[in-house]
Amino acid sequence: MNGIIKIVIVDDHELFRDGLKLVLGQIENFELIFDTSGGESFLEHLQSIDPDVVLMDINMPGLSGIETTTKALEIKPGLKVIALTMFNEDTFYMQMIQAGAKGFILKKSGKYELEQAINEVYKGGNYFSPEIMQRFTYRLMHPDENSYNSLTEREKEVLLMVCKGLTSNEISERLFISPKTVEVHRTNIFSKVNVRNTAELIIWAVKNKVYVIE
Amino acid sequence: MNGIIKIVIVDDHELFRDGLKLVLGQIENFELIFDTSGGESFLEHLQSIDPDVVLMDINMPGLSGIETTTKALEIKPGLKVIALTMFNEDTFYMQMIQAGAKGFILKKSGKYELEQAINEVYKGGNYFSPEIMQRFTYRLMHPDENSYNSLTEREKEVLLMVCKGLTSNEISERLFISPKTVEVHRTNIFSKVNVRNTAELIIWAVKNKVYVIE
DNA sequence: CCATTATTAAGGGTATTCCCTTAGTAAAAA
DNA sequence: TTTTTACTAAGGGAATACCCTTAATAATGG
Repeated sequence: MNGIIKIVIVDDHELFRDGLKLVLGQIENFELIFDTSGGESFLEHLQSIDPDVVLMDINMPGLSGIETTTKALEIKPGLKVIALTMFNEDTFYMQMIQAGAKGFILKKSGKYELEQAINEVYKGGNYFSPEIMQRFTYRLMHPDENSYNSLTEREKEVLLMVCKGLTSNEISERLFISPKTVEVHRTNIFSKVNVRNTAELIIWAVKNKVYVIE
Repeated sequence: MNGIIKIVIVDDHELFRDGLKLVLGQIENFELIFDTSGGESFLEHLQSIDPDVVLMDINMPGLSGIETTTKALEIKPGLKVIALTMFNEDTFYMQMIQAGAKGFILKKSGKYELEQAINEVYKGGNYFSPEIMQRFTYRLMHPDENSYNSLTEREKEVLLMVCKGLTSNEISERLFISPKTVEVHRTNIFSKVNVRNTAELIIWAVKNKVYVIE
């Protein structure tokens, strides 16, 4: 007989969190033991709580889901993290995996998928939403059409922000680096994917399913 | 004595919908009578159901929240719609108001705000999330400067070329006009659709189905 | 006829992008 | 250990984008 699976939610969307709480409450064997809006408070409480599975939003103000996951796994290496993602956060998938996430589900996924993911990851497996698998496979099938793979992690991060319309200054503030460094990344991205300017970069990103405008 | 407020949810994020369902269930006087993932199915069922308040996601595949709201109000002019929005879907706010939405709440808002919004709109009032009010004020001053339709023919022509990644110089050569004139068009387009730079313009154009990438 | 709008254009200024070079540090790979 | 890669940063410069202003012309609409 399986024991209770202790779950934690880290997500800055309060309404979503409230709802998810209730969804989890409906499933037997699941018990929500803690929920919070930010990575900082999660890490603080990680000492005193002992979750089996953490549902972690990727995009959060302050500590991102990636940073939070990395730090959480330094503290508790056995921790199982499932990333909760919207859809157009392609550039973060790999980073989230490297950070140690064991699963990915979309917020537009259903209750059943959530249940499946939690159970699978709890048992030590992995779970990836079909939609996400689809994107992964696309890249694996088209390795060279996709110079995306040649981008470094930092470049992918900058790429996403450029695609959102942020200027180099704004990006530098968010990444806590010099604007000049951001420009270097920009230029390197341009030459790697072979475009001339920001406009063409966005078009390239959308064409190659690296960025989704929804 | 207040009656029961009959609520409908239209949102393509199933998990969010499931959760919201349960959140609403906790509040007395609220009764969820229908929920669906798309505008099409909502409109089909609108004949047979009689909701007091509709919680409508703005960004949905297929019929958008704006289109759905417009059509729903043609069918039932008294319908009260509250827009549910995720992030900075700035370009849609005015359209949603023009479509007839009576309220706006962010998905990162809390349960209490949701309750307040529903009660307020039910009573015939309006409710706008503080975060949104802030962004609104500008647009309320410039009511009809926000849609594609406000662009002149020449501006639409320039917009298309900008979206293809052409520089002002390149555009001027193709249209046989001065680069300075192209810049004027660019600037005017920016202020009409309320974006800050070319990157944001492309995002706006794709979001508003004004330009399609491949 | 007058007012408004669309289109054109220029001047002038600031901001940003784009492109080049050099260079230090840290981590990973050979 | 040496080499390579990633990330950082700076200086400098040319091009482009961005944001004002003013203004002429032609067409449209009240």
